[in-house]
Amino acid sequence: MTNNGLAEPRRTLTLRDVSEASGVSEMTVSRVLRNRGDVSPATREKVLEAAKALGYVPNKIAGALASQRVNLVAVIIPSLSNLVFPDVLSGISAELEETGLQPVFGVTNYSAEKEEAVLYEMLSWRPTGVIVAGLEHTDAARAMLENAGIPIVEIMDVDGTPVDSVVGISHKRAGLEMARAIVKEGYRKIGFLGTKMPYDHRARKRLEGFEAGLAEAGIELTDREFYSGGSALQKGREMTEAILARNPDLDFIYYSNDMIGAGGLLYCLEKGIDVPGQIGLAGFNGVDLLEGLPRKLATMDACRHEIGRRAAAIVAGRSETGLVGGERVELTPVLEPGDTIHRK
Amino acid sequence: MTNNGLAEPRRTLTLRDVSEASGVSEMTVSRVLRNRGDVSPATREKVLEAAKALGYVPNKIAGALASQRVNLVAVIIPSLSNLVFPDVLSGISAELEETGLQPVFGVTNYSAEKEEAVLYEMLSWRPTGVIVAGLEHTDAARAMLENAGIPIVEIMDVDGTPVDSVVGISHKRAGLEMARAIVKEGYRKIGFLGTKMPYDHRARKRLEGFEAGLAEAGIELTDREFYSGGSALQKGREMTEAILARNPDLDFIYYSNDMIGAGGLLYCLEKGIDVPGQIGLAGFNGVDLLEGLPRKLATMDACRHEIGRRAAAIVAGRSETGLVGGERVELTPVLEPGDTIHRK
DNA sequence: TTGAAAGCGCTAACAC
DNA sequence: GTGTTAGCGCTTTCAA
Repeated sequence: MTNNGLAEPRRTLTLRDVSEASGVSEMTVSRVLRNRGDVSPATREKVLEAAKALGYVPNKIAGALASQRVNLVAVIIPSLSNLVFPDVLSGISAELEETGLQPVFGVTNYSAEKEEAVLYEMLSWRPTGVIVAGLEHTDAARAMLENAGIPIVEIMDVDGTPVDSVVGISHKRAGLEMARAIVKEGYRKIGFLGTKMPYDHRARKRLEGFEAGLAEAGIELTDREFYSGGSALQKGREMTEAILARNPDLDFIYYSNDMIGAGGLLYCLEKGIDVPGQIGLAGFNGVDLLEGLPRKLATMDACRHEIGRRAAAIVAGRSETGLVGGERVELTPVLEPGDTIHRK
Repeated sequence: MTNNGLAEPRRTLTLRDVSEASGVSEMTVSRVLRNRGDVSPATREKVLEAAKALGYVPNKIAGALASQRVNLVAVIIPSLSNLVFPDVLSGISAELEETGLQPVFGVTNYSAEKEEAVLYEMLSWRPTGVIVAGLEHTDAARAMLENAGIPIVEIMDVDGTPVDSVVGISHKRAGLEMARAIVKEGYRKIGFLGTKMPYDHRARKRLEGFEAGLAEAGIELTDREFYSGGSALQKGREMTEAILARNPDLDFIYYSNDMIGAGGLLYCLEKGIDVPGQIGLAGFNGVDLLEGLPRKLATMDACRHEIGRRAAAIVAGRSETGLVGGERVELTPVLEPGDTIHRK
């Protein structure tokens, strides 16, 4: 840290310093710095000059306490390494861009207890609103959300009972429709490879919907396997090898995300397995990171950016619906069949 | 938002409410809630019970103003979609876990102006410290950092003059060593494919170091191309095809990141090009997301998690070096040759 | 258009 | 071990 060459001990500047430097009252300085109320151009000029010369940075802590307004939106997500969330966050940032609101991110690592702790921490900063992934919370977390007195938007998932507003897709339905599409193509011996369940409610719901969809055609899932940790691409490879070893006659694998699906696809291509003739494959998310694979994996877009955008709009009070609270926005993911699902 | 079935207008609770509910002074309530000072177990119990029953959430804004202490660490990075940064953030989170400090993230989209704005916004919350990616800032941003009076840690890169502390690797050296390794393997007609430069200083520095390394052996870069936007895997494919079309005798391609490198690798394998016999490939970052490719791409680990961890340690005052400020931590990335660089 | 007074909800410092 | 007092640096409100 440099000390600017000065010997005086450093103190952070206050409005008072700007006031003294410019010969204008603190109140007027405050008005200028916030663009509030009428201030004569001359005064305005003087103040801005002084503030800039001093390098004054306002203290939002004091400002927030006095005004009872905080321009922060708490955003709580399970993970950053899951490719899904950066997209959601970018949707949120984009929508908030011009509103003066600022997103603040917290990560729970898929733990309900951690979520509760993060939520408590964030609420103690009295944000303008909360955007939180998922509908499953501890009782205490739910109570905090209900009592916060600010807009709460639960995102990603609509299968459940929201605290206030909700923006997402039905993962049950996503699984269901994938099952129907697969059955229609004639696949019958079907396996599922996914993430370890208890922590990933949305993947669980997709699987439930998927099994329900198969059941409609009188089909039962032939085999399934779950993983946690490790490189997703690698896991996709390994699990695909394992499930095919156990079930040589499998004709379809549904993956709980695109990354493990991509691993499976690469494995099959290497082994010379005919995709989608001998075996069909599908993932979930519509991760565009994966465009550029030798073959395009069938998937279903999770509407990540749009979910973030709509959720932020609700918090910002710019929601398209015009409702005040308790909104329900269900987006519809579309099947992207790619090259791994249609039999010729 | 539910209203709990009560008709009274909702007001957020204060210490005073807990004080009245428990029959204990505000000050003692405050002590209990912060685990500060001696409080008798009986009083303690009463207070915690009342706080819990009411659903009291402390107001950190008021607390921070009164105590002049804020448990926030500002973390400023260029992007979330670049796979590099989630790893850095997880290193920061991990190190901060037990310190009571909380990271708050801001994103600049590789724009120096946006960085300046984000920095101003964050400094106005008077964080305990700042961790910011890169050494290149606007003059105003640099001035703010110098005058903030808190620990500043610039990360990722050590090639330049830091404001205060710095934790990173030398991208110049990374490029240089990659060049030496390649030359040693006998490659001579070498191309570079990378991100559009002006926004990505670290990629630029790697290229500079790389060219310097080639120059040591009297070699000049045969061709180069830059991209921006789009799916990295796809871009890697397309650019590889293009550069090989222009230079059929190219025997090595150095990519500015692993994702486009992976795209190039997939392209070459599909075309039946002998890698690394006919052509060698290398990327940068050591992204473990890519483990599971048909062949392991040569790369150099960017020490992302460790950079985050060390930077956070400095802000938290737990740095291993014991210095107070102005630390310089240069980590050494190691070449991971993988399968795409050694000629038999 | 500008200024003065009061207070946001909490904690430091000191008294008891 | 517990309470009292005086602010933290701003903005609200109201007066000039």
